Amino acid sequence: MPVALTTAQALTLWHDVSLSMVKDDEPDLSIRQMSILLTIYLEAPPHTVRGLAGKLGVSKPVITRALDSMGKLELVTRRRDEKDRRNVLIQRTVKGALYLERLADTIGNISRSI
Amino acid sequence: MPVALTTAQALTLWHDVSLSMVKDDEPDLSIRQMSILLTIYLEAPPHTVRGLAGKLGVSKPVITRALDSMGKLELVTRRRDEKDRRNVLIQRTVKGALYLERLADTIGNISRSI
DNA sequence: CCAGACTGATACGGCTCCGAAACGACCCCC
DNA sequence: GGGGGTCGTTTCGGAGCCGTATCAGTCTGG
Repeated sequence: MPVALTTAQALTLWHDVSLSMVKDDEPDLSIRQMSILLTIYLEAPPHTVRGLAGKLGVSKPVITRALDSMGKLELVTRRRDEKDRRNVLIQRTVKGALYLERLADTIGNISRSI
Repeated sequence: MPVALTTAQALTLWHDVSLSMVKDDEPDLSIRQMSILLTIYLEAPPHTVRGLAGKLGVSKPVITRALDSMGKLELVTRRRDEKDRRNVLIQRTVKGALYLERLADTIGNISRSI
């Protein structure tokens, strides 16, 4: 189902959503953190550090550090892969799901008002 | 003209656009910087430091610093207000307009493919 | 003409993030 | 069972941003 945003609509949407993210008192996630979080919740598991690094085109430490900070916020969790203990599996959390649900609501509401 | 994104569409759109921003080799703007830039280009001038700080709900130094960094990238310019020399007027640049034009294209293309 | 209000900029200490390199833990297979 | 490769993590110096407090320049009203 195509959405077909015009140039002005696209920028207005991005502006209003960014503004609402800045103005609420949640800790701002960086664009990289947001990309990681959305990838974890939208794409099929399993998710590994290396896989995410490849998908985003960034280095592994970037992923490790982003998981550290988002783990402190309880947006994601890490667990060792028992099949191959070198791997770390990144998992979703209730808080993370709620966070993205609210984000989707924000985007949806703003898109309807444009 | 309502856009009416579903939850999954909203998150997919945000995911794909964020991902494309991470993957291109431009320096990532923070969410605050992006909000400032979009405000300058979407809302009617004049734009002052104090006005932007109020609009975003942040302190004045945040605006000054964001204008410093985006000024280095030539996305915005500053000029003294000759009517009231206490004020600084923030102005658009060609590079800034092109940057946002490409962003709008990205959002538009992705929205059409969802 | 000058005290006080108001502007944007700056100093400071602290926190986060970055990229590159090195690290320990682990698996596989000869 | 041991060497080579693959994990994710850590370390290091450097850079950017934060909030608070303070600054110098400018305006305005008595």
